Amino acid sequence: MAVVNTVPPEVIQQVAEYFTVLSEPMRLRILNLLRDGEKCVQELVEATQTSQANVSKHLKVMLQAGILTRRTEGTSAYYSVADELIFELCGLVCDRIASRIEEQAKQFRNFSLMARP
Amino acid sequence: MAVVNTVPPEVIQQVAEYFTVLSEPMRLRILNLLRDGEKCVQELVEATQTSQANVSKHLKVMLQAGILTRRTEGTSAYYSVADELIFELCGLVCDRIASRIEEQAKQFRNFSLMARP
DNA sequence: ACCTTTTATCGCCATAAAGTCATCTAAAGC
DNA sequence: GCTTTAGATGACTTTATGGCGATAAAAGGT
Repeated sequence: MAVVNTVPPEVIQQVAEYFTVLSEPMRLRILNLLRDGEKCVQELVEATQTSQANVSKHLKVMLQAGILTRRTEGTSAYYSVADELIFELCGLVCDRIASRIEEQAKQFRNFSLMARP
Repeated sequence: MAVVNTVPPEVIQQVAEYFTVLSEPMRLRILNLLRDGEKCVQELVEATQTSQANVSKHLKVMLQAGILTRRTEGTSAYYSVADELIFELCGLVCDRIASRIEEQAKQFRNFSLMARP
């Protein structure tokens, strides 16, 4: 299909919202914790050292974004990752950041202007 | 290399900041315009229908994030994409959103509860 | 029935950021 | 040198959101 240059506003908006979910450190921390399987709210609270209200809020954001799924068992709510794409995205970004830093290091190494011949 | 579960805060922070750049509709629009080569500020202002100050601000954000490069020619400033990864990321997200919507459509089609036998 | 545990939600505050307007800087042309 | 044009920047307003505390709601155990 042809990718036109005038992208509809709703498409732009939805893509932006998807990235917004991944733009908060606390949410990334939670997602990282959920990488090895589902966890309940309390476990996430203990692991993240933030308030329970805060964890619940972030979980709601990700749930509504379709990134997480929710399962209740008794009084507990277990969350797990529904959209594995986020790990791929994070991996790509991490690699890119790493490459940049390595490139930066090279810049300093190659800066031999003041070095003895 | 082993990917540990306790990710350093600075890493989390940097990844979050990268996604933050992509979480604004206006920036995505500008990036989309820059897909087919460099453009000067004035061209972007005309294409986006926003103020020149606003365009300059967003360009600065992306420049400092290492996503754009800047080249001046006379009184004009030409910007172009330095980090092609963003297109890959946007493509992946768009595909995912499209799949979800298709899946949603299927849900409605399969909901024949009220249909005649 | 009551109390505890777990989660969700509300009200509030502080902060961050997008957008606008006005101003400032720098290069080009006269 | 002055004006014009292009772009950057600072002050300001408005909005969105992260975080906290308190509270509500739901399920289990006593």
